Amino acid sequence: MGDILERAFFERPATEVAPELLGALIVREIDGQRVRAVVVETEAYQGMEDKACHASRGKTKRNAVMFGEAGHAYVYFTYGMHWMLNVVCDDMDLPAAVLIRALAPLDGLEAMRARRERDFGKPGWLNGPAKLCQALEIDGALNGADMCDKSTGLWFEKGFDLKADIVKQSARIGIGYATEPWLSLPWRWYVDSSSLSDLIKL
DNA sequence: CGCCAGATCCACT
DNA sequence: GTGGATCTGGCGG
Repeated sequence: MGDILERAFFERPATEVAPELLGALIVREIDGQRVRAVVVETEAYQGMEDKACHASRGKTKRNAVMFGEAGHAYVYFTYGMHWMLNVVCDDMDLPAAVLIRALAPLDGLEAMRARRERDFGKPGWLNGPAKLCQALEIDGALNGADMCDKSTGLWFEKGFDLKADIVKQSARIGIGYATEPWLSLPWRWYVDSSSLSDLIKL
């Protein structure tokens, strides 16, 4: 616990990184305050052949970061109002990323109150890729930021070792535009909500 | 509860 | 011009 996740951790396919990121900590510095939360839901987007992946139609201005070095943040804007946080995986020029879909609050939470006044501290207030970005003040300014460098104010640390039986899998959410088999691949990993209270006590 | 529409805008076609 | 790796509140059961 506490050691930063180094670049080598991310230099693998997103389908390997995504499940291992569960239980890790995401750390964010906002106004000199340090916020920590536990990653509890991820999705893998792997390669140009993955029809759900933004990179499937080639490199563009929007998805360019995914074609770069692993360990950097791919932050994109969607639905006219929401930011999403991914961490780039795999080799250079092989687009892959893990979408961070939900967190369990750990400490330093007050720094997030003003940004999520609507539901701060209520159950599930960090479950949702756009909600957690809002809470952690993550937006386009962080697109491309190196998450293996603490000076960016955003990185991952080793966290909890999860027992395999509390990790579940499903198809990815919100990718109705994709085609089979990508549409149904079980590339979403999450900690079952009924196991969350056990996790935080660890 | 579950279902659904509206919000809102940038990059891509 | 189109549509999204979403969230929210309103409405009906």
